[in-house]
Amino acid sequence: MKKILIVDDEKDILEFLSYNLKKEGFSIYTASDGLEGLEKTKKIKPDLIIVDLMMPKMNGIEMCENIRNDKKLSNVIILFLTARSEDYTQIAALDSGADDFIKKPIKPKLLISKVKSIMRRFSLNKNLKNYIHKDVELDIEKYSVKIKGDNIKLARKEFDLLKLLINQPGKVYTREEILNDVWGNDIHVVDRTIDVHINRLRDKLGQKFIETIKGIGYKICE
Amino acid sequence: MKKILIVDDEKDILEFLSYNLKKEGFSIYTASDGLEGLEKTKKIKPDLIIVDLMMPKMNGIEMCENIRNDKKLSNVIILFLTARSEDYTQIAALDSGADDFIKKPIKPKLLISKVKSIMRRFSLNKNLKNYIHKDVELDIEKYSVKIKGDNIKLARKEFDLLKLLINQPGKVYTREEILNDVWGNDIHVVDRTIDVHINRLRDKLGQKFIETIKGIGYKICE
DNA sequence: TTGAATGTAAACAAATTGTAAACAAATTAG
DNA sequence: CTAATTTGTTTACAATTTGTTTACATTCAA
Repeated sequence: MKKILIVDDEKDILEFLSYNLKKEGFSIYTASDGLEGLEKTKKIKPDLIIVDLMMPKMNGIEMCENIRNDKKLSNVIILFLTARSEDYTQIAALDSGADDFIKKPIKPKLLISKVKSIMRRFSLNKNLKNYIHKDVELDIEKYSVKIKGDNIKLARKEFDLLKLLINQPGKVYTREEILNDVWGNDIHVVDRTIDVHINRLRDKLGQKFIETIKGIGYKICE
Repeated sequence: MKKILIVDDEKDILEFLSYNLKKEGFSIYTASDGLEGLEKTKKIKPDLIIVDLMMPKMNGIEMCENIRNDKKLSNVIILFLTARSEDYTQIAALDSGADDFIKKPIKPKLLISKVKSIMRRFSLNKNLKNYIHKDVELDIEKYSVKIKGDNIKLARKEFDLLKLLINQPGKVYTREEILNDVWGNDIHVVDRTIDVHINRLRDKLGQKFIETIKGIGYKICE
């Protein structure tokens, strides 16, 4: 039976979640702050953790980072409980290793379907995602890109760059963001290198797919 | 400094919360019913609102819904104060747009840690705000400006300048303020440069959008 | 009415990006 | 293992956009 650990400082929410998930046949464990959550994670090795972002002692992100840094625990699925108006993509950008998010206030039906679907997805295969925008289709697992169904060949850096930009079409990515994401923090290349790769992407994807925001960076046209 | 608006009909609670949050360096504003709260929200544009669920005139939920329906205010964080006896199941059913809940009786430590932690989370995406005023819509993340839904192109300085002014339509920004904010403290340009950029903004946004206050500066018409 | 402040066009300066080409590094094929 | 090929990076220079200043016209308030 699948084990779920719920970590929240509010007793109400713990009870609410426990009740709804028990009903679905999961075995439920609870903790009321990040520290306790971390300990129980190590002891119980749950399949999934639901954790509030905001907590005293150790907040959800810290706890998440701690878990992700422990190789033995790295396979656990983590769901964040977030305040309603927080931006998912931003939270994702923190890269603390969360797998998905549940917005407050929590609706039982949605919660359960989300938990089940993510369990199913992860039991099949870990994070493989495809992106489709306009005529461009990107398959992370196959490392392939299609335009109007036709395969085209991208070099690795070109692929990584496109993968970043296509994450959020319309959002402007600064050169700094791009460097951090595609090259990594500690690798140093001249930032004009980005322009060259953008140029090559444009040659392959068409000139109008990527837009320049002068003085800021690049974005994919919506 | 972060602004917090507290809305409650009980004077005791207002004082209690004010005292504890002021100590932490927030600027505190108060209102004693939902109507007043809504008005002050529009005027002050707080970063966070703490509002009692039960109040005369307009209750917390109505106020919350009003705020969420106003695009200009949609970025504010809302925390509900709830009575001890209200259980999460009921609150979950509400879905009026609150970000989180604080239960009475309020424990200062918990309150402060909760407020700080949520502020921290949100300040991470503080520059991802959108501004809407009249026909003009400004999306920071996308670095795009729309008039009546149509995209227009602004140069960087024009964008920054508009971003500043639209922050508080109606407020007059002096040349000094503008120079400090858009150009920075240590960059020196002749202040007539501002006029040129204002002029270009007017060309693009329409002549009536920005008003000159002779001898003082510029503002966006309300 | 008058003078200071602002509007505005034009000229110029500076910054940014596009792009081709050269070279270096990594990968693949033989 | 070596050569061939592909990929990644840097550089230089052209093209373009953006930013600043200036000069003169116009406006507004005292």
